[in-house]
Amino acid sequence: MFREVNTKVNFLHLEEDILRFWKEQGIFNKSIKIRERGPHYAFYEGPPTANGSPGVHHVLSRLYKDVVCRYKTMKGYHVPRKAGWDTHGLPVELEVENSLALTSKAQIEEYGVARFNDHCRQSAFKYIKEWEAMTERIGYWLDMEHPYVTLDNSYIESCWWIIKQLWDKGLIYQGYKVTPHCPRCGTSLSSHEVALGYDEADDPSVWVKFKLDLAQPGGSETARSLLSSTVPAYLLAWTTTPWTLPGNTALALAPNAEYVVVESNKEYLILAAALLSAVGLDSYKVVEKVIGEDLVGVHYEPLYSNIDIRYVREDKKAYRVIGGDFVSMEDGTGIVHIAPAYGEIDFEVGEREGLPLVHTVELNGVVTTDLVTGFTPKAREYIQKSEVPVILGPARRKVDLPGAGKFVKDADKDILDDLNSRGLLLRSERISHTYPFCWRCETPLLYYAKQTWYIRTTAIKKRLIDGNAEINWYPDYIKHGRFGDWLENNVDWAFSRERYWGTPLNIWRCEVCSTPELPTYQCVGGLDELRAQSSLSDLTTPLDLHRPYMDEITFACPKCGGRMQRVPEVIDSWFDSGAMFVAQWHYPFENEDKFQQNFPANFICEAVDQTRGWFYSLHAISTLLFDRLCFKNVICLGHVVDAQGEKMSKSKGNVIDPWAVINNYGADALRWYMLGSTTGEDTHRFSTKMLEETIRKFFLTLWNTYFFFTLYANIDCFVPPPLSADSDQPKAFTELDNWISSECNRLISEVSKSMDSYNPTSATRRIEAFVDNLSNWYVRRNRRRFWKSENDADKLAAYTTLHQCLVTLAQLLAPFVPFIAEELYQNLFRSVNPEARESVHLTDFPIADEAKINDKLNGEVELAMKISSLGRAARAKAGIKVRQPLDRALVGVETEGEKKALKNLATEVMEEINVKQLVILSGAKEQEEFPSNMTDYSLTNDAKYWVAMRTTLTPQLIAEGLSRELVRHLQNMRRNAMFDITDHIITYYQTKEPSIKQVINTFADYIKQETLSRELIDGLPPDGAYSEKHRISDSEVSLAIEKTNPKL
RNA sequence: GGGCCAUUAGCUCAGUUGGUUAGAGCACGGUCCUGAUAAGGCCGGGGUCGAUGGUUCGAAUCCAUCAUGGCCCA
Repeated sequence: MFREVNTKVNFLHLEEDILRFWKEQGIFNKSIKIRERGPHYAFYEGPPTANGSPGVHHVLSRLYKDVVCRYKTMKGYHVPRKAGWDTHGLPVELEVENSLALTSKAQIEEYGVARFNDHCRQSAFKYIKEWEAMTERIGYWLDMEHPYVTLDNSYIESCWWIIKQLWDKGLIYQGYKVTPHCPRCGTSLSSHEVALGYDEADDPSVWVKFKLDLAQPGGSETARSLLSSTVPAYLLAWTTTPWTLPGNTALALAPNAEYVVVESNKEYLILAAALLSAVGLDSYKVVEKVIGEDLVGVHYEPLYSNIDIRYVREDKKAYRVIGGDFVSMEDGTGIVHIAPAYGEIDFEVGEREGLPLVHTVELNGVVTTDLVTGFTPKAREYIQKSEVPVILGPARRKVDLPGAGKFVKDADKDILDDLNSRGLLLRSERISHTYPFCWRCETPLLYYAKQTWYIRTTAIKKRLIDGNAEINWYPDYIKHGRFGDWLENNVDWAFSRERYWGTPLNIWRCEVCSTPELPTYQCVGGLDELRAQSSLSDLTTPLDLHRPYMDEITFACPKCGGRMQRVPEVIDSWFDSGAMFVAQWHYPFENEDKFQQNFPANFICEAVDQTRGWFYSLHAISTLLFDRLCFKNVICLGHVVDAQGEKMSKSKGNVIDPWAVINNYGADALRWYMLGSTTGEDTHRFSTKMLEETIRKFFLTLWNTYFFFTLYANIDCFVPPPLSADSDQPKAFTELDNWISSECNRLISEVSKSMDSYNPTSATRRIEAFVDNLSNWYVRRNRRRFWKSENDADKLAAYTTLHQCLVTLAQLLAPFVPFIAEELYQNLFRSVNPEARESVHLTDFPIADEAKINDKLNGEVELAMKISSLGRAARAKAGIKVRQPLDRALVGVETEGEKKALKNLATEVMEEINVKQLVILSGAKEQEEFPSNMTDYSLTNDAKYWVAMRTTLTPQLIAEGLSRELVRHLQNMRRNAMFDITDHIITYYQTKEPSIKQVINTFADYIKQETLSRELIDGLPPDGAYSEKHRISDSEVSLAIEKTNPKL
């Protein structure tokens, strides 16, 4: 006997029971343990950032990971799944800053870094708890008892080891990076924060004149001869940030564009021809025309001659014209002012051209009098390596700049007044445009070149690209698209942060023998190495490798014996997570075997934003360290947005709490909906309305098929054949049995194929289609076989077939909807097979029996369905209900093969459309012969087939129709009276219409059989019988039913 | 500003290498069927396949440009 199934299922209780069962029996651990001898399948969990409660948009990637890992496990692979938590970084700090009402770095330091970081640690653990609860409830099997946590000392030590390896290879250097900097908070902002703070700003819009200096070499002969007149010539540039002008070291123009020289007030002005009218100079006389590249190399006079800047090389002087593909012809003058210290493009150009960096502004945003000239990393490298003398001026010097001592936005006016007084300002206006502000304090952000630590990823760029070619991306276009492009445009990784809560950068600097050009650094790659340093200050107990404790660790400089102090930076938390393939095992300090076994990963999966995040940091670190791939297969998912297509964000208030969904609909429903509704890589619209539809459409259909089976199987005491080998019991499989078996095996094969190509969406959609076929064709067409009274071979065949389909379904569904799959398996299979595996998740994924796949038969049944559908349409057209039998249908098909197929399944079609005779005509010849007097027929067709139903009703047909009408009423009454489906009854009827009495007499056997009536009595029912009055064929009929003694 | 993806019925989505009349589900109206079904069948309304060009005998499909949305990066 199967456990009785309730037709009204409560998925929430079901899931909670199964969660308990898994937990109590340790099914997850068993599922891994029993596969220990199987091939290893390495999976890496991308660590969620523990800085907020999980939303429903976080569920998606966890589902995909779970589905793939469960599938591989059932396929026989050994798939350990170590959880991981990303605990460092600015998001955690911001959360804590908010809770402590701290608003700047100064305040954090005042509050105390130790206390601050302690809060960060607590905050991370608080959210980890929430994530764990969600993970467990959605059925994501993950080893959360042994997670890797990025804040652990062991994890940090592994990161240090990696950094040391790179240090030793010369892949780490210190350089500049232009970052959006808040001068009030004293820190860089992440791009995400910058995006929060864009606003309309009213800024200067000025056209500045740079005087050509032909005394210096450079530029084409053409240009030089054209401009070597006595009239002074100026390059015209446009900017909205006058405060960056003292930092100018170059002008950029488009080499292929046409430039013109116009005459104005005995001066020549040079600008792009295309922008002449936009600048308002189209009324001026054009003296010359020249192509941009002819001007490249020409020098001009600095706006501030008192800035005596330093050059790297004689041939790489500043204040010259350079070519750039970034120069726009949309606005400005076609000549772009370059200040490498204050813009990202400016900086890149400066680096490429060897331009010096001139800082005229302090980090607090105040124009300085104490000028600092720096070098880009490449220039610095050149200085350090070169034996050729370089021109080096003083690093610092006092200068007198306009607006000195003022905040840059206030200094703008002084700078413009100064330029104007010297005749270097063509025009000055105001402009309203969007500009980034600090989202916390509304201070305008400054793009500012700051010292930053870099990893020289460009050194391995080719290996990164080569390695990418070996990775299987799902979807594949990411490989050459987003990820490939990113690698092609690789720049060195700026991996240091001037923050508090992160892995401290393990580089120490000598306070004594360091010079600005040649600092003395030492990188320490582990705790033992640290302890081995001479004159080491005490390590804290208990050991905490975070700030501020690590800031206090000093030791003696190996070069001069001076005191070495750690640099203040922490490392990018992307480095933390990208190091997980090493650091999760505390490799190389321990777990060599586990590291080797799990490297590289067979599978990882995250959302598309990780292409430049975790996917990249894994790939980069792995290539840097070992010159090897880090992962072989990667699913890259789209984002989850709300039902309106809007991004989920706290500020919009459209974030959906996964608990609200799970507590309403259950985890399986959420899983199936998220997996099936949208292809993985597409943007997922989340709508509870659609989720509800999923439940109705898929879960209830499946559940009712399951309910139907157990209901009748229990009545008939059906016992499925033993686990192995076909039983000897005689079975009489019908065409439809063979058909659904064929479909079932085809399903196995297709689901496996989809999953082998990492496509759960197509797998779930295929299963949905199968369940629909199973319920709405197989079960519906075969109901009679289940409820008929004889326990014969035919019935056994039906039970065996349906049982087999349901058990197979349970296994196929297991990776996707693990709860309901477990329910089906436990009740339908394990309960009757003592030797069965304890859980569906411990079974082997089904393997298709190719011999049972019959494509021909599948096509034939499809044809029968199509013809039935056309037949029903023909009836509807004529307004004849299906209950009314008709005597004849003509069917037109195309081929002889189709005719034969349809003949095979004629009984099914005839029953389905309730017709006595089916005449099948194939091909044009036969169809020509069919009767021309089609007036008696109702015809429907599609492109290939047609069906014509003869609508003529004989008294005999009408009587039969009436009998079915009666049966239907009686069946409904049985249900209304809450009779059990096995109850036998006595039926009473009263009517004045003799023809109805006649029908009852003629079809008495049929009515009795269908309604389990022992007798049909013409007369008054006894008291207590259930009765209803009906109108049948315009006559009133009183019907009543009464249970007989069931034991008779 | 650059890159990637998407755009097909009111909504959610299919649509294979270009090939008869572009499909399904939901929703809506009508109707039928039901002794598993909270289901199902049938009919109906509802589409310039985002727009414009191009290639082709033929384009939802291939190419170009543009628009809108999403994401990533500036």
